[in-house]
Amino acid sequence: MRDLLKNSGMRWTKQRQLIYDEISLEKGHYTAENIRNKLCEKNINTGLSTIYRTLQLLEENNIVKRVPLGLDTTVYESCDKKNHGHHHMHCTKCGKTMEIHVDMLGDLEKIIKTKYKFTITGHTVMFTGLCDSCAEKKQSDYRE
Amino acid sequence: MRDLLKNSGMRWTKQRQLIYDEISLEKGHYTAENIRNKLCEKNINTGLSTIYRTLQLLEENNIVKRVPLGLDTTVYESCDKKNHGHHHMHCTKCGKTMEIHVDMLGDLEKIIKTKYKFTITGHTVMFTGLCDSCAEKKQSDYRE
DNA sequence: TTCTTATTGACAATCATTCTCATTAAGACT
DNA sequence: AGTCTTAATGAGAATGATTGTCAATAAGAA
Repeated sequence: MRDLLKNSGMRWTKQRQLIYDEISLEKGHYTAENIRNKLCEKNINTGLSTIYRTLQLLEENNIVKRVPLGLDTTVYESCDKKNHGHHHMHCTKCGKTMEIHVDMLGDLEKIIKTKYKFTITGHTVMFTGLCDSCAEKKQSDYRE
Repeated sequence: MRDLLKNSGMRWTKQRQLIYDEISLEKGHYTAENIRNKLCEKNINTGLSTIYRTLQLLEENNIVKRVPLGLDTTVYESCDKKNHGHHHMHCTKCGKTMEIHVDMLGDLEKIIKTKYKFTITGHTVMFTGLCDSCAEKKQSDYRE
């Protein structure tokens, strides 16, 4: 990555390193704000613009993936090799985002290509609903 | 619908009728702006707030479905009976949205329920890329 | 160390959507 | 049809996520 930037006349800065670390070291789904806060906790004040710009840069280089969670949230996750071809569940109560490690889109993609002649460059598969623990809570909250 | 509203002390207004018509009569994918413009062409000035409010109302009553198209667009489509369980392709060049009438999510949903104990209330399946004609154009534009 | 210029960060700008609130008009009752 | 209550409307302000601007900063080549 560092070299890739250099070759395009770009610079590998402290901020880029930090944002990269934040996403890669501990895997998860982060919003731009999330990352800002995590850096803030380490007493590193970083402008939101920088975070968005860096995330864009990392996305263009397939280091991170932007994941729009349906209606209003957008998170970013690292493009780990082992982390490939999964989908997402988003709990509308606690806001947690979980991964579905079952890939059943191969066949669907083939159909899209042949039947509709559509050139796929990206996809979003997202289930909204209630996670295990929220579903339980909801049950007991029922008549409150 | 009209009766449903009445029973909850709500009113079936000219605007609600018009917006409902706009979405139901000619099936397609409309943004809030789209609908406003269509009404404007018919010399009916309608506030955007009203459109958003009405779309929300219609969504709550399963008359229309809100479809977030990944990164930045949101469209609405009618919940026709025959129009059930399809997914979307969104061309990033011309902005057209098309439907995929192949449902292969049944199995995936079963797995989600049993393996992850997640209660599904909604889903978004969306492919971005290039539609047939844009892919052709792109080819010829290649060295311009 | 110096120097060029890519990058940063504070803040303004944008854009879709939601909120506010004075005005309008459903529709129930006469 | 006319009155009356109050839900709904529309203009414009407010919000919140993201992007743009630009003077100040700091990579990294020489």
